[in-house]
Amino acid sequence: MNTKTKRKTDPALAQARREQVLCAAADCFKRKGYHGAGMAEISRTAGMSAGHIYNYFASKEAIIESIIERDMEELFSVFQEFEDQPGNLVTILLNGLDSGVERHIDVDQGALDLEMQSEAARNEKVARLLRKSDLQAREKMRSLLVGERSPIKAAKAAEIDSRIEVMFALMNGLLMRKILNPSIDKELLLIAVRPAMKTLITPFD
Amino acid sequence: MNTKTKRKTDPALAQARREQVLCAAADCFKRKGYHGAGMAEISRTAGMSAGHIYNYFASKEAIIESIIERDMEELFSVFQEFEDQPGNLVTILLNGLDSGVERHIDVDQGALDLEMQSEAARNEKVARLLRKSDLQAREKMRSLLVGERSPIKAAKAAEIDSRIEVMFALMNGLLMRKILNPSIDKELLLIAVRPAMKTLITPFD
Amino acid sequence: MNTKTKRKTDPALAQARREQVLCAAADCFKRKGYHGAGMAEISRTAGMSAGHIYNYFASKEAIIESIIERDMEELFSVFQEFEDQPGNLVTILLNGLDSGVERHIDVDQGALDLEMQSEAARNEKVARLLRKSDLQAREKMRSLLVGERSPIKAAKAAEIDSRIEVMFALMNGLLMRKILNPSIDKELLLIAVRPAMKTLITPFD
Amino acid sequence: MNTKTKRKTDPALAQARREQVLCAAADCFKRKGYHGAGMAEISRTAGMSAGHIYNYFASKEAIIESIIERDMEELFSVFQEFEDQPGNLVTILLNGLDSGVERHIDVDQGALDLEMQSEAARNEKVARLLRKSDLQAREKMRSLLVGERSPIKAAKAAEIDSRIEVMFALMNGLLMRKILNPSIDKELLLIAVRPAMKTLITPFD
DNA sequence: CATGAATGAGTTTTCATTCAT
DNA sequence: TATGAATGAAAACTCATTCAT
Repeated sequence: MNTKTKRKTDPALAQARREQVLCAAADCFKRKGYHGAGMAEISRTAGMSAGHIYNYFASKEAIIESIIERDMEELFSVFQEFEDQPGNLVTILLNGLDSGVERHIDVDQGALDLEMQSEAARNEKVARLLRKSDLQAREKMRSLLVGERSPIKAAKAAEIDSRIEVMFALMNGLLMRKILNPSIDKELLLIAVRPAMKTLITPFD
Repeated sequence: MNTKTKRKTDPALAQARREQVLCAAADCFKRKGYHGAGMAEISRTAGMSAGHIYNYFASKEAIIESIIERDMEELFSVFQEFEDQPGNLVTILLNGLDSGVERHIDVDQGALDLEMQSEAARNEKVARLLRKSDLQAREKMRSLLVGERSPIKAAKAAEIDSRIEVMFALMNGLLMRKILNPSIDKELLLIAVRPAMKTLITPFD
Repeated sequence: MNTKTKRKTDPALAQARREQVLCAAADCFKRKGYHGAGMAEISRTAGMSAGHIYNYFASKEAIIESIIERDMEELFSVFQEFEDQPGNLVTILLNGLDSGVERHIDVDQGALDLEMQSEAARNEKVARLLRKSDLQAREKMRSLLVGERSPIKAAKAAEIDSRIEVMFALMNGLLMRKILNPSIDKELLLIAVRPAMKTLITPFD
Repeated sequence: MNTKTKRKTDPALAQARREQVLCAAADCFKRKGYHGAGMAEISRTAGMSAGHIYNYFASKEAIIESIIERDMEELFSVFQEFEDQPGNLVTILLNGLDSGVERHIDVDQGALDLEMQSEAARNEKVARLLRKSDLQAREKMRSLLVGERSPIKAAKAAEIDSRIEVMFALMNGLLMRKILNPSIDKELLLIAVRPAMKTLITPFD
């Protein structure tokens, strides 16, 4: 009664169904891994028949690709926040560490990231998507580091690149630490993360 | 005449066979991943029948577990080297970075590590092994950092722990960087890895 | 006002819808084969929903059965033409060969015929329909061959039957030839088809 | 004890298994059609697990391809017989008609032929095999018709080709006749087949 | 009348594992 | 000890058919 609401396919329903599948799949992948989770389990989790999923996704691969794309957008927004904040860059980034570390040691989301990373080593399509996402993140970071507010804006391009790589490596590596040593927590990590990151965003020597 | 060398299982031969399988499997897993490599391929690579492998390993899973154990020993020996070297600890560790970075951005071995890491998120046995290995590595490193030669030997336990976690995170994170950005190389990374590591093994402030 | 033209099923519309489906299905079957064409494609081609087709046909099988029935009527009309033409029977039939050969080496339609034929070998309903159609065709042909204008009207029944069977065999066999040797064309075939058919409609010896 | 009989794969067994599968598959295809017969049924008929079949054939398609190849060799031997027989060609071919007609109205084998023919209309690989087989048959026949003993050895190439095509069409068409009119038998058909074939292997006019 | 979302049994194929020899 | 033939359960995916709207 509210709108036209009747004739033809309802795109809102379709979108809802896609989300349903995406969430269910992400959940299954976290628990069982991409290869370990079958369409049967995903469909059960999503509350719809396996066959029906194929009305929304062309293949199991298409599902993980969609998950990656969804995550990409989220990642992007994190970096946008840094850019939008006023004031001293070092302060901004170091302040961001708190939530950054927290986000990176979330094993639940991390398990999925790891899974995608593993898949990328063997699946070119997945690799391409992940790299695209990563490229955007690096560019965002570079624009911060060479910006007016940056204490290292004068550094050579290679040095900037290296700093970015190592910052990212450090943060991403935290996930593995949490998996291998579940007893660590954010506060403990920050003790050393902060000085290390500071080194990475201020001039060497 | 003395040994007869035939009757009943020769334990040396059995061990050799196990090694054969382990090497073949590691090779296959690197190329195709744990799920991508089949027992058929492994047996072909190992030069023995698929059925026969089951005389030495209870399952495919048991194989990867053995590989992990084998890798543990290797990792252990790397740390032993640091300990055995004379002189200034900072110098030793920074000098070790060169080969350390190189080892950590070997995507072939790394892809397997990643897969094992992923597997750990859901396979308790694998997790336990990996953690045991990691624990040993951390202890080795701690013994270095609190040793006589260490510039931070006076630091609090939590700080030491944090430093170790972050060093490991950084190094392990390099693998992901290499996967997401294959164009990076050791030299580029070392530009920022060195200062960051130096920060992590010298007193803060 | 008189018909109200809406309430309850309009039989004319229903018939039109059936035709729509039949044409679409025949089209799809020619292009993809009976098994290769899905209800989804048929419904798309027919411009109606898949579900709706089931208001007119009980099953996919029912559709092909209807197609067969429709084709039967068409075939029938071909024979009617011969009967209606005046003059010498031999001339009429030989003149008809030109278009007859052409029709029989149309692989698109033919592929469907072949599939129906195959289906007949295991689907009794299809077999019955095809045989009914064939029986009518044979009877039409027999009435021509024993008619006043026929040069073999005096032949024994078995001989007439044999001639009809062989004529039909020859014409139907052309389709297989075209499939196995796509390079042949109507003109080439007519070189030998004409004398062979002439033999079959004139007294032996 | 008889031979070495032990070490390594026994190729005789493998061959036997292949035959087993081929026969079972041919049987199933006759009864249910290529698409209608599932691997499950084939494996049941062959008395081995579905999975095991894949040790001998790469796919279901590979099975039908092997069947075609097997049939090709058989067909070839039929033509060889004609060539090897001494005496008048017309007599030889007309004498061969008896068994030829019989072979062509064997609906059991024929159902399979039809199935393969149908498949060829949609499956290029199958089509290629069938055409290769057919080409050999045509060439064999041509060599007979242009040979020393042939009454039409002087005919133009196109005419020879046409005669061959029509002879083959006629014989292959008999199968369809038998399917559409199961009451016909060899004797009845021969009444008209013989004169028609005679026309096709003697000079026109 | 008409839709298309939803189902579930079915498809071919793969593969870790077992076992007679 | 060693083989590889054999299995069977699972995988991803398809599709004719049903049904609430």
